[in-house]
Parts: sequence; C-alpha cells; structure tokens
Amino acid sequence: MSIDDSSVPLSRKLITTIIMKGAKVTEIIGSTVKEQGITLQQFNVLRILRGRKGKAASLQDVSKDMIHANSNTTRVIDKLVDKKYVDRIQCPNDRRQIELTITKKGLDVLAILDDKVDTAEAQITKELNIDSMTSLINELEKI
Amino acid sequence: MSIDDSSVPLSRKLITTIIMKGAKVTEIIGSTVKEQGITLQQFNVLRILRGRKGKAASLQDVSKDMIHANSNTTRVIDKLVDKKYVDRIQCPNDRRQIELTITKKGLDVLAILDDKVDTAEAQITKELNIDSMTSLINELEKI
DNA sequence: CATTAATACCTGTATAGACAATTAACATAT
DNA sequence: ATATGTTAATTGTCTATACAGGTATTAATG
Repeated sequence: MSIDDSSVPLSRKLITTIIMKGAKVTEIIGSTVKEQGITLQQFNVLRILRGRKGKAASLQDVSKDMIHANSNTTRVIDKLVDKKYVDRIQCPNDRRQIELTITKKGLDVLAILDDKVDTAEAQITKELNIDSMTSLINELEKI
Repeated sequence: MSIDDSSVPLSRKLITTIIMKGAKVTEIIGSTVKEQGITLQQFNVLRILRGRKGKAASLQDVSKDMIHANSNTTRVIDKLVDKKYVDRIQCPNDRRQIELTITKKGLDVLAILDDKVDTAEAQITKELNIDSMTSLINELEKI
C-alpha cells in the first residue's frame, strides 16, 4: 500500500499508516516473544494473568483485554496450559466458568521476555521523545 | 538502570496503543471491503495494481507494497484471478516473472469500495482535525 | 417442579498466514 | 557447451484466526 500519493485524502494516509505501523510493531514484538516459543497472543494472556497478582481470571476476563477477543481464546489458553504456564480449573461456584492463574513457570518466562520486549519497544520508539509519545497516545486514543 | 524510568512505561503504552488501534482499523476496513467479498489483502493488491495505471506489475512489485509481504502473495492473487479481477500472464521477456494487471471488473469493484472505504475512514478519524492527522502521520513515520 | 432462556465455554470447519522447500528460467563462469 | 549459481514464482505443511454452531450449567418463569 503506497502512502506517497498526494491525491489521496489525509484520512486515508493516516489509516494506511496506522495499519502499516500496527503490523510492523506486531511483527517485531511477536518475533521477540517467539524466542521463548510463544505467540504474541499467548504473551498478552500471560501478562493479563500476571496483572491479576494471584487472583484467578475467567475466560471472559482474559478475552476482554485481548487484541482479538474471539472464540479462539480457549485454544490460545490450551497452548499455555500444555506448556504449564497457566493453570485452568473449573470454578467451584459456577461450573460453567474456569479459573485461570499463571504458574511459576509462566512468570519465569515473562521475566525473561520483559527485558527483551522492553528493549524492542525502546528501539521502536527511539526516534520519539516523551512529548511526541504522549501526544501520539492521546491522539490515537481518539480513533 | 539503563533506561529512563518514566520513558519505559510510556513506550510500552504507545506500542500497545499502536497495536490495538492497528488491529481495530484493520478490522473495520476489512469488514467494509468484505461486503464485496474480498479480503483486506486482496483489496490492497487491487489498489496497488490500479495505482500502476495499466502498467503491468510483477509479483515482487506487488509484494513490496503489501502489508504482509510473503510467499502467500501468489495465493492472494490466485483468488483475484479466480474472480476475474486480475489478469496474470507470463512475462515474455523473462518467463520466470508474471505480469499482473487489474481488469475492468476489478476496477468496478474498487469503484464501489472506494466510497464505502472513504466513509469508513472518515468515520474512524472524525475526532481528529487536519493538524492532528498530519502530526500523527509524521510521528508514526518515525517508528 | 418442569420448561425455557441465558450464560460460559468449547469444537468443527474453512480460510489465511508463516516458514521451508521446490520448480522453472535465466545468468555466469569455466 | 556444460555446470553452477541466482532469481521469480509456486507449492506443501503446519499453525493461527474467523465464524458458526454446540454442550453444559445456571437462572428465570409459569
């Protein structure tokens, strides 16, 4: 998709830029976490679970914070359970629900990835100063 | 501490925002073009070919402007050829290459979608003024 | 209590994408 | 002219995602 055609509307240029940069950033962070054998989706789920500090999460709790909240959340979590990064038990109060918690092993993987991801993120944003980043976040929130 | 404490969370917030908004915009435009039975990738290829104004493009010409340039470009184009939106012939000068051109039918589909996509794009960016959009584009180009 | 509706999660299937290997054509060097 | 290497595109395979439908459990209603 080319963005250098001055005849296209500004909104199209912006949309195109956001799509391209979103894909680029997704690819970079995705390949970073892949070093530990997990996908970006799996990484996000682990971070969501860590953020709950021991408190169990239901599938829906996780889904609502995911990038692509959809029916495949079950299968993303399947992978994490297989790898022993997440425990999944049936909720005793409501047996339709599941209770998800991150394991010690999951926390260890996140600890390794935190540094790598921080470095990648700093690299991606290295041309931007604090004001630019703040402004970008605020403006992007409007879309 | 190697990196400024306050810049680390900010860059992560920005990265997260870009990923989320990129996914959101991709989803909106993707569902818009889906009304005409094509995917966002296919739509992009059609626009790339239209942009060449009759001049044939090779597979690589198309790939380099695509969001996900990869070996699946062949199969994306297969779909467009099946739908008669694109002609694919072997290049006479170098028979390894292919020559891709958009058909009348492909141009017609694009004409229909242009309006819908313009509307969707205007809707997405409706909270932003010209200066904001210009600034966003310029800053995003730095990542 | 029996029936119906709603909720929470899971599964089937088709399509799309990532990655590696392959085929065909052309270019280069001996 | 033949062998070797390089390039352009395609294909195979595995994984991931989209979308629709299904199952089990709980809640609500008559």
